[in-house]
This record gives sequence, C-alpha cells and structure tokens, in this order.
Amino acid sequence: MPSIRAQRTRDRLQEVALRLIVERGYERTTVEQIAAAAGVSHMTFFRYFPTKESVVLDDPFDPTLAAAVAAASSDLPALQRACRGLRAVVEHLELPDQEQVRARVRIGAGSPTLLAGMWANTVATQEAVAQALAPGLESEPGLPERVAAAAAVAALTTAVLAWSLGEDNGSLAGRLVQALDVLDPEGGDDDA
Amino acid sequence: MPSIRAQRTRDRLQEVALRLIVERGYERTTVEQIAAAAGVSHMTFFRYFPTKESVVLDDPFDPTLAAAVAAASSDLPALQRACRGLRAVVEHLELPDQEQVRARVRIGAGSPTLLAGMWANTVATQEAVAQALAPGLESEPGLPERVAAAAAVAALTTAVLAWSLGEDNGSLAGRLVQALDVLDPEGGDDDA
DNA sequence: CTCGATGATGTTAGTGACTAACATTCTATC
DNA sequence: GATAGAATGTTAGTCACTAACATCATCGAG
Repeated sequence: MPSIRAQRTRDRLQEVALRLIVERGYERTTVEQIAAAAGVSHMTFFRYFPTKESVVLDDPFDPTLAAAVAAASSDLPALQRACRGLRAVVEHLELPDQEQVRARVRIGAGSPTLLAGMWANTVATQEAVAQALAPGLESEPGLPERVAAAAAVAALTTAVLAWSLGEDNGSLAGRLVQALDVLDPEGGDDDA
Repeated sequence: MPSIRAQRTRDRLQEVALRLIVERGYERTTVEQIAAAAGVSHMTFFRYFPTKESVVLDDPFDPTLAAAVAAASSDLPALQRACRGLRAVVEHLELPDQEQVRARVRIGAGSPTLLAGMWANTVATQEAVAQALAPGLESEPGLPERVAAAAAVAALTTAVLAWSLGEDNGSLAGRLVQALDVLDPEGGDDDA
C-alpha cells in the first residue's frame, strides 16, 4: 500500500508532467525538467514511472475486460463472443474524467514514440481476452481466439483514438459500441 | 538509387546485427558492437538504420496492401471489403525466405521494445487501408472504415505472430487466410 | 522524548541510443 | 592523376535509464 506521502509525490509528478508536455511537446520535455518542476530528482521520477512514456500512458481500459469476455461464453464464434463480452463492459462505462482521457490520448497521438507505446499496451489486453476466449481455462488459445481478441481490442483502441482526436461531443461509450458493431453487426441490434 | 558500396554496407550491417542479436539477445547487443563487427563506426550504422529497432523490424507486409483493398471495392460493409482486399494479396503471397521472416519475428517477440515497434509499424498500414476503404479518394475515412482497417490488419499481425512462434510447418499464407476468415467467414467459402 | 527501523529521496557515476559538426577517405570520371 | 561527390570516421555532446550508496523523514517502542 502506497503511503500518503508517496501517493502525493506520484500525483504531483504526473500532473506536472502532463502540463509541461502539453506546453512544450513530449520530445522537448526532459525527465529532468519534469522532476525539477515537481521538486524532486530524476531518480524519484523513475521510482514511480518505469519509463518516461508511462507517465502519459496510464491506460484506463486494460483491466476488467477479460473477465467480462469469459462471462459471455456461448456457442457463438470467437469474434461474436469477444465483441459481446466487451460490449457488456463498454455499455455501462462510467469514466470519471472524459476530458482527461481525451487530453492524454491527444498527447499520445502527437508523438510516434507514444503512439507505439499505446499499441504496445494493448498487447496485454489482447492476451487476456484471447485467454478468456479459449475453451478450457487451462488450454492455450488457438489462432481464431487470438485473431478475434486482437480485432476486438483493435476496434476499441481505434474508437478511443477517433473519439479523442475528432471534435466529438458525444460519449466515448457510444463510439465504443459503434466500433464493436462493425465487427459484430447483429450484436447490438434489436431484431430477433 | 543506392550505390553498390552503400548497399553492401547496409546488407553487412543487417546480417551481422541479426547474427549477434540471435546469439546474445537484443538488449545485450549494442549498436557499437554491431558496427564494430561490421567494420564500421556507429555513425555509419545510424546512417542506414534510423534506430536500432529498425535493423530487425524491416516489415515485409506493409506496402502494397492498401492498393488491393482499394481495388476490391464493392457495396459490402467495410469489414468485408477490407478482408477480401487483403485476402487477394495474401492468397498468392510469395515469400522469398519464410524462415528469415520467422527468425525476425521471433527476435521481435522476445523483446518488449521490439514488440512495441512491431505494433507501431502496423499503424501506418492501418492508416493506408482505412484510406483505401474511404468512399471518395479525397474524403477522410470514418469510424467504420478505421475500425475495419484496424481489425483486419490486427488479424494479419496476429497470424504472423502465431505462425512464427508456434512450430507450424504450414505456409504463412495459409494462416493469414485463416485469420481473415475469422473476421469474414463467408469470404473464402465456396457457397453462392 | 529518544532511539531505531523503515521508507522516501538525493548524489554520483555510469551505460547506451542517438545527433550535429566537421574531417577524412574512397571512387568514379574526366 | 586531379577532382567532385558520396561514404565513412571522429569527437563531443544530450537524454533516457540504472546501480550503489548516502541522507532524510516519519513513526512506533521504550
């Protein structure tokens, strides 16, 4: 459990980092500058964030998705199971601060390095979803499960990106559902 | 057009780099070592490869895909168009050296840094495919086109990864088609 | 209150990827 | 063989990131 003091340092570092990066850009903001502005040394920065990237890429999506996919098991093909599982989570998504998500993703999209990091982050999610799609809990997922997981997660990532970069005043959740509809058109429609 | 001398230096650097990296691992092979083993200075290395990653990540898939997608236009939904366009390329895929592809991907999958780079590479492909899916050549692709492109490209990437990491003696092309089948089940079947 | 333990932070010194500026050496062609 | 232009080298730097060790803050036990 992180102490109050440590938590405060971490928050301060992240807040200062985002501010500086928005002002001057990611590449032209050094860790040294962030640390100095937060009143600590660069070592303290790296004790809280393993890389410079990670101060921006605090992905709010990765956890809890796999569980929902595992719950939505049925005899449908892998892609449908993945999409419907994810849809269940995404439909009642309550984001504490949509604007902060948007700000972060915008920063991320502005730097090739960070964009790479964003996609790399999804690898873990894909893995978890693929595992949840596998028939037995012990068995390795096969190619169809992996592909379905990759595609569904890519759809979500794409939606987040599109929503953040466009001037889209709707809710992120709506866009996410739309994205899943592309892969699983019948899943959300109300026909029989 | 690169001169013969330059081409040879580049080839030597890449060959030496892959050999050293296979022997000692990516992280524990420095650019200095690669350059020295190739008989040049580290500056020469960076003149041919913009980053250390790029000596491994010479993606053979990215180009030429978008064109095929644009050609496969019809009134189908975006996902089907994307998959069928890509299938057309992938079906007659002739790889000069499948084993080298496998070796490279294996190296890539062994290092988080390189794995991130691999996914980052696909961003450009996604962008191109999405553009090819857009209705007018001038118009920006919308969310459905972007999602379809992201999903289809993710399917291919997943297939390459699975084929390279498993002991799969079949052809890569077969796996790629299988992956596309997950997203577009009817596309390859021979029913009406 | 003091002592000591534990956790948070700092200092210093390094490695390695990558860049800029400039010097040098090839290589082709006249 | 002189010379222009491409290919390469040297040097000196910046920045992300790490290891080892020193210091400081906080808090409970005596």
